[in-house]
Amino acid sequence: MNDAFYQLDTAKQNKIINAALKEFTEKGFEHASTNQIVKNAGIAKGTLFYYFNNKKDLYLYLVEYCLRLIRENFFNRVDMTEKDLIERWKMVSYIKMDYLRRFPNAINFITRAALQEEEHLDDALKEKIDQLQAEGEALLFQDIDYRLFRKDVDPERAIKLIQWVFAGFEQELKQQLKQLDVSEGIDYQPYFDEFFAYLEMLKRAFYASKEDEQ
Amino acid sequence: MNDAFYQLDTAKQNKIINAALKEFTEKGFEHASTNQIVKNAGIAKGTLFYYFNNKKDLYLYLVEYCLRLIRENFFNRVDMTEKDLIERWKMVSYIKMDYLRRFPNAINFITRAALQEEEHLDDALKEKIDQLQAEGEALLFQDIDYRLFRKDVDPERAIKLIQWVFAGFEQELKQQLKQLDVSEGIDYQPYFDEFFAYLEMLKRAFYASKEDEQ
DNA sequence: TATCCTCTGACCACATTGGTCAATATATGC
DNA sequence: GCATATATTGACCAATGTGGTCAGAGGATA
Repeated sequence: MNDAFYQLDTAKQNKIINAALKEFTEKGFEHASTNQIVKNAGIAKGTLFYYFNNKKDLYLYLVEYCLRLIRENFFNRVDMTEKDLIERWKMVSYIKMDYLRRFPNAINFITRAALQEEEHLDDALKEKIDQLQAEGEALLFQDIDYRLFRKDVDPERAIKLIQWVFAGFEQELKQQLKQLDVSEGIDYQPYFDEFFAYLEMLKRAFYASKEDEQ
Repeated sequence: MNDAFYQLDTAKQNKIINAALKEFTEKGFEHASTNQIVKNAGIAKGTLFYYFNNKKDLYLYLVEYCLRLIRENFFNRVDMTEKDLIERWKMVSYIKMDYLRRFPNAINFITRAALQEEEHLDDALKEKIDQLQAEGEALLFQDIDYRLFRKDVDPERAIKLIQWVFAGFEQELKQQLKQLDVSEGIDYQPYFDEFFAYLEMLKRAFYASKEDEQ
């Protein structure tokens, strides 16, 4: 893209980026409309093509942008010294929800770009997305202490089950937050506190109790 | 729609219906293309508008069609005498997956029609969709014997957690089946057998054991 | 005043839209 | 076999939308 885009104040940059992310996420590359994007961004048609040479360049820029954003504001915040799987995932969930509130479009955009193999992506970019996905896996599973699980439960199954519970909670939280007006200060804490009760149930079911330790 | 459409052999009817469902589900009413539909259905443009007067009539017919289909091939098959929540849900899951294999488009179509409030639906139809949703809820919760739960677990939380596990399993199953080629005879049983192991874990965690009964 | 960079929106050729309709192909009745 | 009725076609329509261009306006700096 043009250098001029970098010179813009961040607010205007973000307005354009978000308008484009939204349009591409909803309609996909092919059916996304540059007319719609400029309308939502509040700029003239020519301006968009002044910043970005064409539709494809804009799309590719957005991919790179989202990759950076997800790393900086999500992945890099996770503390990998936490060895307890449920505690680690609790933290990841927390950070992820905060990230989703601040940048609601980026993850959905990358997800769509990743799964429906858009031919618009050259292989290099595809590989970068795969790389990101691998990093995400690592956040969840690296340096986990599996000895916390009771000896009589299959940890693989337990983990999968726990994963489904987290996914269910996150989806429900997203749903509920969408209903509220986005008027600034939403406090997740009550939702998470409620969720922690579920996690305690899971710990009781799958973790070795203190008395069992030797 | 025209009487002529009813006179068609079922195969041709289905080809048209499925082409239309797919297009509307992917693009929404506004951006769905009748050109695309007739191409996928293998009929001429004029034929579609001979059967259905216009795009909107086609859409409304599809809504009614799906409502009937879901009732007849999904809801009506559930045996409501099963009082054990997990067993009931196991059965619903089973029927649902079979339904999804046979009619992959109908549920997605109705879901999209229901949530993104399409103004193309008159209020009467919207109400019918809500009605269906309520019937779906009843399948899950009516006549359940909550005494099966352990006295020291909050059944409301346990149910929500179980719901998340079912949702996770169903999504994962759908994902895996999409990968396989659709060459006829897919056997769910192994997947479900694996899943039943998870459900046994849940029963052990949340249901009162036989010894506890009085 | 002249030279830059930023930004605009009317404009372009082209594709696609939902929908029509005269012409044809097919089925039915006699 | 002929006539009537029904089913199906696809070229065609005006209208709208597409990605992209470009002459020029606006504002800042020199």
